Amino acid sequence: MLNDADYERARQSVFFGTLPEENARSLLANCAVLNLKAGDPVFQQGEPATTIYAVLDGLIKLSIHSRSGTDTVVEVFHPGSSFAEALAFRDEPYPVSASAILDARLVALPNRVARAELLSSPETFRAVLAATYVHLHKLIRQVEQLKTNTGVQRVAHFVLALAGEQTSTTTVEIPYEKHTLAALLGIKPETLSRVFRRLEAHGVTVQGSQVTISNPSVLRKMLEGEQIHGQPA
Amino acid sequence: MLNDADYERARQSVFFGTLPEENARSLLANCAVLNLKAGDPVFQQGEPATTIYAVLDGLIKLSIHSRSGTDTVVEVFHPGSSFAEALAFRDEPYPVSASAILDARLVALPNRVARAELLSSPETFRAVLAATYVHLHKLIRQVEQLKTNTGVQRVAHFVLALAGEQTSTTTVEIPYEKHTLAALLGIKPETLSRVFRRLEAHGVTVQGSQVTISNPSVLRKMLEGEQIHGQPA
DNA sequence: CGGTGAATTGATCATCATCAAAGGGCGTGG
DNA sequence: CCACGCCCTTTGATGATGATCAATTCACCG
Repeated sequence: MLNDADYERARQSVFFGTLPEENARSLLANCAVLNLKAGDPVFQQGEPATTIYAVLDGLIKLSIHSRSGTDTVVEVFHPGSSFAEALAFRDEPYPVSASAILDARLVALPNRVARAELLSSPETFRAVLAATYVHLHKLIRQVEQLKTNTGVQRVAHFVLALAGEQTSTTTVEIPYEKHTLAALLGIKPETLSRVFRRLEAHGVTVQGSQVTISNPSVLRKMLEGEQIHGQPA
Repeated sequence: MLNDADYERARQSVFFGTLPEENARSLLANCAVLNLKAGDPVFQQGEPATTIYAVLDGLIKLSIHSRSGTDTVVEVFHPGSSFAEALAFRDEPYPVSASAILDARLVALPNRVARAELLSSPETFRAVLAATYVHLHKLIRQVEQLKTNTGVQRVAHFVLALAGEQTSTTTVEIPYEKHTLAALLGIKPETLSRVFRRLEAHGVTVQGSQVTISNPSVLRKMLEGEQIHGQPA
């Protein structure tokens, strides 16, 4: 059983948040909490899917192991996100692997329980669909980014996303190791390092995991301007 | 109302194919057939979603217009594919635009009808979910490809996919214009042209839209080998 | 025929990966 | 508590890959 804080956290996720309260309560009452240490696997690509997850604490990454050894990060989930919902009603293996980037706590909802709930409440379906669509939409935007933007642009976009709506000088923290960030952005760690160096010209300074953006709005404009050409003198 | 051939074609799609036959019949009875000429839009990014589609003939591309003018192709749908299912039960705008690449015929199922069907048959939900998951899965693989493979590898992968299981010399046809293919693969048309030139060394010759692969299995091996290093002498 | 847009080719530059080496932080064992 | 080692990160030098700009060829169509 979950405590109140954990319940609220789970309800922030698209899946548990879309459910009517009574369904959410009933499902979450049947959920175990998983405690993971950094690096621990949640599930492996190819395993039969058994569970829906929501992140309470820590960070979870989805990655794909290409046969050539390199593994690429598809997505990173923060507290208040759910994942692996789409497979709850399908008998298929996980198409990716999930593992903890930091020490993490997860809510684990067995597919069996979700399926049972479905019989009494079709709202469960709606929640799964809502969550799946959100993932789909994010992936579409990621594909677009990969096809149209350079590494510098993707990195700038990432730190701006961390900064949120800020318009004045901000310091944000990269919440995981840089080689993981590189794998998420689709570049090599060496390149990421050089990209940060290059962004110094645009008011971005990096010290360890701390990134300071001296002027977010200028950086934002740079992003849009750069697509057209270099940059007006 | 659809004729038998069109009905069968629609049933090949994940969405209409997952539905029990009676539901599929009932829904398709309420469907109009859209006739589009090459270039015609199906819907525009930002419009409120109103319809689920399935391709009967021709090809439909999903693309995103970035503000900088360049538009990137997210996916291309062949006859027997359905798309825009996920939004049927959500009041959101289309996140991408769809348009015909070739003259095309589409089945158009109004969301309103799908929602009504849902009341009598929750199976509709399952079909939407199945279709959405297939799209999700494809996008995951595309993201992986974009992050790990070079342009040459993506092009090689594409023509091999066209060739299917063939192991002997095959000629396949690129079903649309090359600048569209370039946008789909995330490279510029000029680069695509040069990539084809480069693939000649691996037994690929291009004449117009005809691509001949002299030895598919050799090309396949090249793909895997290349990830590790250049290529053994 | 002439025209229009796609496709190719060339030359050059920016971007990114690779290989190699050197710092730097952090934990374990002495 | 310090030293050592490990791994992440950075930096450098170089080569591969892809973009850009410009010019030309090609195919299709009025």
